[in-house]
Amino acid sequence: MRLSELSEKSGVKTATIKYYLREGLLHPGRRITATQADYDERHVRRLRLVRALIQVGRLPVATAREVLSHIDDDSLGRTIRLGAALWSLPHGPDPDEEAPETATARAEVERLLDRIGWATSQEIGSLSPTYRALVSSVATLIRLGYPCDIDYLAEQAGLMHQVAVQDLDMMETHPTESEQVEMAVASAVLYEPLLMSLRRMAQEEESARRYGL
Amino acid sequence: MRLSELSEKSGVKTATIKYYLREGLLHPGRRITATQADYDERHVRRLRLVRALIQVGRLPVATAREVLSHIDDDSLGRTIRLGAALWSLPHGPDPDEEAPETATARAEVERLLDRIGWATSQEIGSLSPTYRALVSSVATLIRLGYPCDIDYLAEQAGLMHQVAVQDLDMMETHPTESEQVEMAVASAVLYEPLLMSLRRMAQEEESARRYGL
DNA sequence: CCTGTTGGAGAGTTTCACTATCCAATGATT
DNA sequence: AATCATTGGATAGTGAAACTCTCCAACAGG
Repeated sequence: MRLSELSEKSGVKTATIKYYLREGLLHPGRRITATQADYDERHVRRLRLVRALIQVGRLPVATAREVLSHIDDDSLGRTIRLGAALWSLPHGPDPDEEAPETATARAEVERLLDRIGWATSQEIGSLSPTYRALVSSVATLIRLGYPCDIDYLAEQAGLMHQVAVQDLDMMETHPTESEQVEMAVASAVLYEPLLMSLRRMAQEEESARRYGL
Repeated sequence: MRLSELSEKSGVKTATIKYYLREGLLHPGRRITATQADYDERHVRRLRLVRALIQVGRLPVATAREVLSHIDDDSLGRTIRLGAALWSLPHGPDPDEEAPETATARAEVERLLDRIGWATSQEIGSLSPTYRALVSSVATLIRLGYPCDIDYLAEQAGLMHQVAVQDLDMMETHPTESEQVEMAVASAVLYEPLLMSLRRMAQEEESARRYGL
């Protein structure tokens, strides 16, 4: 398959494909001659994943490249590999260490994690981008004066844990490690908007139930 | 309070505040003279909300303006007003009507909503951006060949409903309608990343529990 | 052999969110 | 009252990001 065919099949312009090739998001095709390369189905699939990451997940190109490199890298163990891929994903801005509410937020998060008994978080979590993102989110809430009730967060965390159990169950249905890692990335990037859509619909549903239209 | 004071209090440069004024995200201050205006606490608060929408929620300026206009508009009933504000929020790309998987996705979503018995969705939902976003998400999953199990989605939807109940309970703690609508917007924009952080932490936690480190 | 296409490289374009510069009017200080 | 920084407003410029265009030599097909 040549570049123009790849473009047709994927619905992505050749110029854009060239750009992705240049940026290393897409593996170069098998070189046939000095001026021609051969692409296959894997390129089509990869291209779609790239588009999903960039357009649906809104990842910057550089971040997408990093995530993809972890999907490709089979030299690591599953958990590390999964973590590496997930940790490359955007988590919002890092907490501003100088802001006074960051300290408050950190304390709140500690209390929360302590309450719900998540062990991982306290051991390796303070280095994890996820943890930092959580602190950052809480700090933002505090800074803007929005309530950040620990009981509410604990309830939500419990529900999110149930969600995560479902997620991992689904991941386990995939045979290979590569697929599981890719699934985890997809779960983070593609299922997040889906879940949030469900949340908003549930809010509308519940609002109608309580207050009518 | 003058522009420079507003800038100090909010931590936003005067040039940026001027830009927001120009773009209609911030109400103009009370004009004192031909060259001076007076701002108050509401401007500080509004400015923080704007920053939250744009920086945390990554809304385009035009979208933020639209959302804010719904928060300001007290001519509508609560549910409609809430819906209007939430519906202005970004939901990802609209589903591509021409793509074959959109039809499949729509059918899947119908089955799902039927299964979990969300009435609102089926009556007014097909017009709602949230519904369209859901269809778009599902279509993307299908197009990329990721599984989209209806049992899994139904489970997740049930959990999201529990989340929404918590959300509305929290909203009800606010006295005025304006505050409730603002809270709903904040909930969508600020709590979403927080929830997703919790989900990822829960995934890491559960992964460690199942497979060790 | 000739014409059109291909892959590759670099420069150019667009969009967006700011940001810097000017300007006349003003307020604050001397 | 004289001076001088500041203010609000308008306009143009900046920087990053994601493409997109242009050009070119090397082919491939007829």
